Amino acid sequence: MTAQARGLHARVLDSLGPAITAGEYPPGSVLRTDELAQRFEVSRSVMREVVRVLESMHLVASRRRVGVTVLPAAQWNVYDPQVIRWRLAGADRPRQLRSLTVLRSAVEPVAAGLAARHASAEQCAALTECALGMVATSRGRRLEEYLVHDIAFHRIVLDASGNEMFARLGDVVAEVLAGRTHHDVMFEDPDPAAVTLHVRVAEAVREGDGPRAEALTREIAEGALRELDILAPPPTR
Amino acid sequence: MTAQARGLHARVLDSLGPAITAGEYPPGSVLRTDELAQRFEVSRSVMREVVRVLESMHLVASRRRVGVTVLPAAQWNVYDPQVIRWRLAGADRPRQLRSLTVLRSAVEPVAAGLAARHASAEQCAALTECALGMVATSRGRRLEEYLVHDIAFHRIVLDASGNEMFARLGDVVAEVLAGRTHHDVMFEDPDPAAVTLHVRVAEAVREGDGPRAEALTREIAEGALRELDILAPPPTR
DNA sequence: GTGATGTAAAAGTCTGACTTTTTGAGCACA
DNA sequence: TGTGCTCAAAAAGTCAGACTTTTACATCAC
Repeated sequence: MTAQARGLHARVLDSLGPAITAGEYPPGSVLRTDELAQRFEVSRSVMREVVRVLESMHLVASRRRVGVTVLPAAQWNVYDPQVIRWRLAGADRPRQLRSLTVLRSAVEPVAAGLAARHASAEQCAALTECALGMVATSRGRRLEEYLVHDIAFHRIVLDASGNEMFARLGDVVAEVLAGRTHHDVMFEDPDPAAVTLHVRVAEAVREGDGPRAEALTREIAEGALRELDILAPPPTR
Repeated sequence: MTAQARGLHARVLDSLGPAITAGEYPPGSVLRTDELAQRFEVSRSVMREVVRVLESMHLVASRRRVGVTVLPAAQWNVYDPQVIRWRLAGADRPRQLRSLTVLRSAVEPVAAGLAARHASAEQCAALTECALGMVATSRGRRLEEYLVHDIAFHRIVLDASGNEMFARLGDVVAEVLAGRTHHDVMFEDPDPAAVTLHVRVAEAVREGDGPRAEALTREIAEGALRELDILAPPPTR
């Protein structure tokens, strides 16, 4: 799935980045560019470019005479898709998945409400098609096919909201949904109630009923949160 | 406000980045690293690092034998604080401000609801203090002082939500609020209704009443959106 | 103890040579 | 005419080494 030969830069980045987000280098750790270059067997130029990118993600800070300091997680650009991917691949995947699901629960209802007002005819049609696709694949262990429709559905809603900040969360939602299907226990067919809700959201959007689309999407989100509470430890407190 | 002597890399980045987000190089434009290096009078190494960072923001894509291609805005990492700053400083500031305000209207109510459940005693106290500070400075053209309290208030709510994705939006909210006070017409004292709502949100959080905190924050957000509708052209359609 | 001074460590910058990938032109062949 | 192959050039990618600049820290004088 993930390409292998995208150049040295990308390979080193994909090795060092996850190591940092996984906490292998605790905040405050100091690295040296030269040492890293040796460790990864690349030239200083390549390593400098990698450090610059990590710096732009606020994963590290580079200071003269000190070195490259790992920053505390509170400063990381947690909205950077690459950072999200690295963290989802790492150990605190469950916590990450929960954070993102909570974010979804805030954003998607509002996005659906806006979509009801802004969606084009094509988008409405596509949405309905996705919902029907979900219904069709919701039984009989066709999880992969269901997932495709589910992702497409939520992407369309976010796009149709007309808000670019919402639209850009499409990838995040895709990651969360895929994560749920692939990694977490998902032996059962999808919850029939959720499927129905998706159909009704598509309806509401088609009819331009913003408040209803919003309320229904809120129900979907709450369902996802409940599901997460069952599978993963809630806030662990 | 903005530092000047942070090294060549940062200076070139702060010159090229805004130029791209401002649309000076339309999507599909092809730049060459060497040419850019000449134009900005820096070495290729520096320019390469700049390009790598722009690439990590998905503002450009670099391909062999082709050059550095400017990507369409739909692919930009619009959650990157630096990109947000560049865009807010540019021409489509109004649109940007609207997108971010809509995002706030989705996120902050949910964050407030969570804060009511998770806020520590210290956070509750700080929140109340901010609200009182807002009351105290809400009359008599003390906009700057008011702004400080307003920003602190929203930051605390987002932090207290216990969700890192929400917490990281503190800077965005600060930018939006500051933008409203500084750039947009804001001759009047703050809306008294908004001030009262902040006080009541602080109360609700202190009392652990999530639903009320959420509802009240939703009112604040709706007020902000209304205000924006008056000052700036709505969705221009 | 306080403050000036010097030193060395690390990032920052520049240069030039070389490698690798990729595009598109030119050409052969059907 | 069109299809596919070869090849050369263009641009990014990589490397190595020298030099500059900043700055933390130790040392020394007072």
